[in-house]
Amino acid sequence: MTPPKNRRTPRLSSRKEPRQARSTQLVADILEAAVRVLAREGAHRFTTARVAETAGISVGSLYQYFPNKEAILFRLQADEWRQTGGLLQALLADRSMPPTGRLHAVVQAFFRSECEEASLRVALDDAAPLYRDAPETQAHRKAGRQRFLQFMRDALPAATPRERAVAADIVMMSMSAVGKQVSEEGRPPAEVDRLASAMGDMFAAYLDRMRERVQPAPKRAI
Amino acid sequence: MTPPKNRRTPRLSSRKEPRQARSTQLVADILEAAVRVLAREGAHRFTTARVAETAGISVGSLYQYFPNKEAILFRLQADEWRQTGGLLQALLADRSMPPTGRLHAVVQAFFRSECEEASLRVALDDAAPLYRDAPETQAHRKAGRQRFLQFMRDALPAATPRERAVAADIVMMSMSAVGKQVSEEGRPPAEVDRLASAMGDMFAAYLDRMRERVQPAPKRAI
Amino acid sequence: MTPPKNRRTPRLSSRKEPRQARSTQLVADILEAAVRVLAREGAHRFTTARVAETAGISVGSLYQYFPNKEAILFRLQADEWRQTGGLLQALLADRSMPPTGRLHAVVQAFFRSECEEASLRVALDDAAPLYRDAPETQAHRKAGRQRFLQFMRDALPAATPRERAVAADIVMMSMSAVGKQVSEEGRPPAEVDRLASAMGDMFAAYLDRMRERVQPAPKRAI
Amino acid sequence: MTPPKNRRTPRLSSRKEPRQARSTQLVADILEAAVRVLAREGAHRFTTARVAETAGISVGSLYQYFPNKEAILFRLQADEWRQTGGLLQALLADRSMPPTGRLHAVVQAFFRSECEEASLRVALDDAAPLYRDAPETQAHRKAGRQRFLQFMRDALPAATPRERAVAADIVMMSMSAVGKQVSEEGRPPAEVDRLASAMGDMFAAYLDRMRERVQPAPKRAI
DNA sequence: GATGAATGAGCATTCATTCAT
DNA sequence: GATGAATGAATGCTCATTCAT
Repeated sequence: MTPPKNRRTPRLSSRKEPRQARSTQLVADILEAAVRVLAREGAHRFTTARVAETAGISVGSLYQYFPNKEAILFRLQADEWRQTGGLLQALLADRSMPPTGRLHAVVQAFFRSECEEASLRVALDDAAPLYRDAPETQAHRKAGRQRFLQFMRDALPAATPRERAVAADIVMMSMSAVGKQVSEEGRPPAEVDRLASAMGDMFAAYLDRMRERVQPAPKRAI
Repeated sequence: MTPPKNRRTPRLSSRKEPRQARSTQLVADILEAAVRVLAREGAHRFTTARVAETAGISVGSLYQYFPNKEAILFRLQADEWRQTGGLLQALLADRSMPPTGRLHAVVQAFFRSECEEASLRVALDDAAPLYRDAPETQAHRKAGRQRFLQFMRDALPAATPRERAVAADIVMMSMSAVGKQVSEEGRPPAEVDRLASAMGDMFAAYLDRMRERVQPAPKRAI
Repeated sequence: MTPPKNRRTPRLSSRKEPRQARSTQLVADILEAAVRVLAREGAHRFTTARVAETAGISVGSLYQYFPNKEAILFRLQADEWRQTGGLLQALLADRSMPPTGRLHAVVQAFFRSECEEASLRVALDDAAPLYRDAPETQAHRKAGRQRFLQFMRDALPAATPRERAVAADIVMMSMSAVGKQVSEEGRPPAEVDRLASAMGDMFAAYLDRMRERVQPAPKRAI
Repeated sequence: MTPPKNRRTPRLSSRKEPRQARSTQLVADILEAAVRVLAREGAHRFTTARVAETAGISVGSLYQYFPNKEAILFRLQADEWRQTGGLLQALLADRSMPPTGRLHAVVQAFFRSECEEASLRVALDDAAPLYRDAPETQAHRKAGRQRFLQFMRDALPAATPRERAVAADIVMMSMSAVGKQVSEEGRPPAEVDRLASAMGDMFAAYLDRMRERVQPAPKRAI
């Protein structure tokens, strides 16, 4: 993909690391306000002025903590990623469950989490072009991949690294993309769970099949 | 999902049906110019003025054929959908191949098609908020679902309608979402094919598993 | 009143006098379409394109009979004036009735006529700036004044020309301005008649008073 | 009166209440510039850009104090109304004069006030369609009616409420409409005064006549 | 005569960001 | 540090009028 020309890739990290309680609180206020603006007005009405007003501060103050509009959105997304990432990590690495069980759990947790505050997530998604090319975004994707890669080492111990990489990619991308889509469509919770379950089944079938292929499976797999 | 307020859903269909050669050519010119603007400048610099200038016509003329900016983008997307839709339809309904074979073919074809003109597709995607809620977009999604539903009747003849619906949903959404993601990431063709193949395997494993469940499969499945 | 500078006073008379039946019909069609556009969309959406489309002809043809947009509006207004003018003339000059009776009749007729197709009249009024300064408009006003002046000769035979002129002005302007206002407010017919009646009374009282003043009124004045 | 469709009734009140001297000054500058633009170019060339430029500020600043173009015009008109309203109120309620005397004074004052800055008034009038339907406009009309209704209680104490309402309507509408017309025609001051005087006479004759009707007036009225 | 495509200046409004106070 | 007024480029869209066919 040739990236379009005139696309500036602005600084997204915070202008200053807020160490003092006051600053931390201010950043939190801004982010909370941003969430409200996004959910209330949609991505295309998300403006710094509105965020500042909602946060009860001045635009000037807002710009003291975020270098530009994109940075706010990115921070929101990053926090989101951090949370979800932690959740997925915990589930994927939980050796008390068999791999397929973990997958089921992960998909269900992810779908449910995506469907919370759906309108916010849709808005964040609409704003994605603003931060898509940021290095932090890439880092997030990489971290996700790592998590699934690690999981595949548990789930497909006999597979080659490349096989595992492909499986990790497929599972991760399917889950995240479909989760996003499901949240966007605003389906009812019961249906979301049904889809999550089906997707878990699909992943399980896929892993089983891979295991069969790799280790001829004298009697049966799993 | 509570929809954000101020989102208007404007008319997207063409202002006049161009019957004469001249008009048809003009519309084609506009669309071609739109593609170039989109690919060259990205969705966020896609303006009617730029499109008109690129097409070598006046804004006024542009507005004679498209009621608004969204309509141009939507038309681009619709043409895209029409093409891909036809392709998928042909493959999914091709009874000369077994269902799993068709799935493999479909995924590969879809991924490849998505990776052509990737930057255009990304830009179109970024513009999706502008036409997402249009009835035409819903119609497209519905048509896609129908195609896969029909396919599932071939592939899972013994399953209940609901099972088939869920399977169709999962497969369709996974494929389209991952295809989009893959195209966005700009992976090399070889890798794309590898992913397509893996995804085909995953779908195949899933359908096989469903068939086993449904018809206890005295001897073997498929 | 110093007239604003940049106000062009364009030609308002028809580009060609249509003598042939065909042309006459065309002009009639255009005018009828104009009325419909005006009433349907309001003055600020009155465009030549819309009129042409509503008339089922091309813009080009429209411009063959009217030099510009203003001319159409002016023509509408002029026709209107012609009609109402005839009506008023007939009533004001009707010697079979006493002057005050005529005034009552005139006011009632005028108010009723103003209230027909009120939305058209309002729209025409909104468009007045476009033709206000045209000589034809002045001519119309002058004709109206003449009519009332003539009437005053009947009603106030003993008054001086200047007194009559003032009385004519006052009566004419009150009637036309209030009529316009009443139509704009969309009052119910019964109320309109009541107002007309009251205004007729007012005019009658005024004329009586003037007569008393002028001819010392044998017994008592006032 | 069927109102035309697509007429939006936008917010007209100021975007922020200017408390600080600076802001107040800015608003004043904008209004003054607006007056100049209106008088200089006419209503149809009244644009926010021109106002801002004339005021020596940026469009953005203008929009910080007025939500839209209409609001500026409306504010001008409202200020106007406020002034004239106060004047009329004072005269109409002045019990040191007999009712007919007050009417004469009111008409003269109103006509004179209308003829000041006539070209501005005409322009404001031309712009009326932009704010005609606003609730504030209705409120103004209502206040005016109240003033005259109150006056009629003094002038026609024995009349029924309905009679008074009709008389108030007739007098108010005649005066305001004719005043507007007179100002628009740009007549010389002497003539304006003559008309005012005649109109005052007419109103006086009307009220006298009503009084006679109501209380058979044993000897003579007033 | 008729057509209707083409023009392009013009307009209202928004918004990210700065900087004097 | 905080404020918020000021900026002005940018955008989507309209419409009167012309003129080649």
